[in-house]
Amino acid sequence: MTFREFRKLVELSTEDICTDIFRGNAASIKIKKERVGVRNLVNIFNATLKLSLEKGFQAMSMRDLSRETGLSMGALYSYFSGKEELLEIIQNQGLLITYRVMQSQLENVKEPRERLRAAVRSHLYLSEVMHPWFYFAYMETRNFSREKQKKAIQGELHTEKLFEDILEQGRGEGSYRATNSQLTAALIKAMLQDWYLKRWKYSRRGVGVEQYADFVIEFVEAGIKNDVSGNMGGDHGSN
Amino acid sequence: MTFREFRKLVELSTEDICTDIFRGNAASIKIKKERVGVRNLVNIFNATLKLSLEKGFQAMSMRDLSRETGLSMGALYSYFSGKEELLEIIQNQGLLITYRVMQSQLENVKEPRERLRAAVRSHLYLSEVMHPWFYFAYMETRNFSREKQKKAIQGELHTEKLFEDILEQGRGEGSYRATNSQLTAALIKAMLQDWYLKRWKYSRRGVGVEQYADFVIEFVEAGIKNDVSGNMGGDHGSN
DNA sequence: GTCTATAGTGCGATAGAC
DNA sequence: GTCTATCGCACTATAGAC
Repeated sequence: MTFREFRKLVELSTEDICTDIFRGNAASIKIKKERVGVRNLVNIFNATLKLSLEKGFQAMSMRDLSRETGLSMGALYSYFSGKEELLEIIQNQGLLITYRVMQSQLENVKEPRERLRAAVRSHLYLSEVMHPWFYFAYMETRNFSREKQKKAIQGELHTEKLFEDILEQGRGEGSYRATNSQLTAALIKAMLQDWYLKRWKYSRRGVGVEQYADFVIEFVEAGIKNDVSGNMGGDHGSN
Repeated sequence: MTFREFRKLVELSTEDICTDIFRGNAASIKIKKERVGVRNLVNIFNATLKLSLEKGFQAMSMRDLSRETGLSMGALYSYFSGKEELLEIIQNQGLLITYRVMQSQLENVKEPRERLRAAVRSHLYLSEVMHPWFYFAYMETRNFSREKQKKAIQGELHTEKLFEDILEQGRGEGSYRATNSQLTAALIKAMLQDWYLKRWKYSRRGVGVEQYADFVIEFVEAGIKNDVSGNMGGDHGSN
């Protein structure tokens, strides 16, 4: 799948996401009209992610946010009860979308090697579409409360387990050689994370997300493929 | 080389580091007696790194630091001119030590495959010995001033270039297959960074730094080794 | 629904006593 | 060399006008 196809398929504009958030948090949001509410939420989240990307969520003051959105302090406080809640909404939404997208992208891909490729590609594409959310989730976790940290860690381990299971399955079928699947999954995850943590580097070098995905897949497969036992009729290494 | 040997060889106790810092910053430090100065610097840097690890440098207040060190606000300000300078000292010392150690560990290892193994191992061991410094440098870069960010980026690219050169050399000698060395170097760096960014994960799983190093080396070598052209008498894959 | 004004808190930094 | 006391500022959050 190309990045363009993915982008079109998942439909994750900030507006879509904020409509979700508006409906999901109707209890705590004081504004009732969806039109107005969603418009301002888009504004607020864009500004929050932009400022957090630049200087960190901690360092971003409500005054900064007020200036960036064009909304007054008072107006902001009618959309969330304080910085803490704003943080929570962003984390929850990011985790939710990641679960949803990864599951929908993988539910019809069972063959281990294809599944590994699809998982790598989907995760990279998703982190590209939602770059600010992913970067935010990674860099701000340390500032979360104990319980929110736990949630973030569970999210991380969930994704890692997904890769570990694929590797185990592939080993069972003889596609991959015997190795430590958990450690391999951790290394794969590190490579996926590097894409959204160091985007400045890849951007500067003119490396796009598809090229990066192709390269990671090739590198990982070369590292774990089983070239001792025979490969019965497989189109090894093609894509 | 084992981690124990490395640790003994490099001699990087906080006291050694702080003696370096005390002498290097004699101009701005108001305290003149080395005994007192170094003792308090050890205290200050341990506390700063501890608090930064827990909640981030930004979020750490001078009052937190005063409480943790047992020194008064006034006393702290006679060791550095403000938070900004404290930040700068930590960054500079980290970069300096990394350059020194990597160079001394690699200067006598010329054969590409051995050199790659030594580079991976040294970097992981160093990040283990100086974990708080590495974690700090990574997580706080975004809060640096423009010029300090530039310095941090140069440090990152310098290390990456070191790996890229080894890979190119190994390819020239026919040990490694033709591939994109710059991208491969970036992936290796991502794996090295994961060790100090996610230590909680590896620690929880009982994975030590030597095991991680062995695994990364094995994984990388499997991913790039040349198994098409012949390997003239090499003891391929041994260590 | 959005604004302005302000209360109350905690910050970085310094002056001057000891 | 270290302490206590304090200044001026920026912050989060809220109250009440429009």
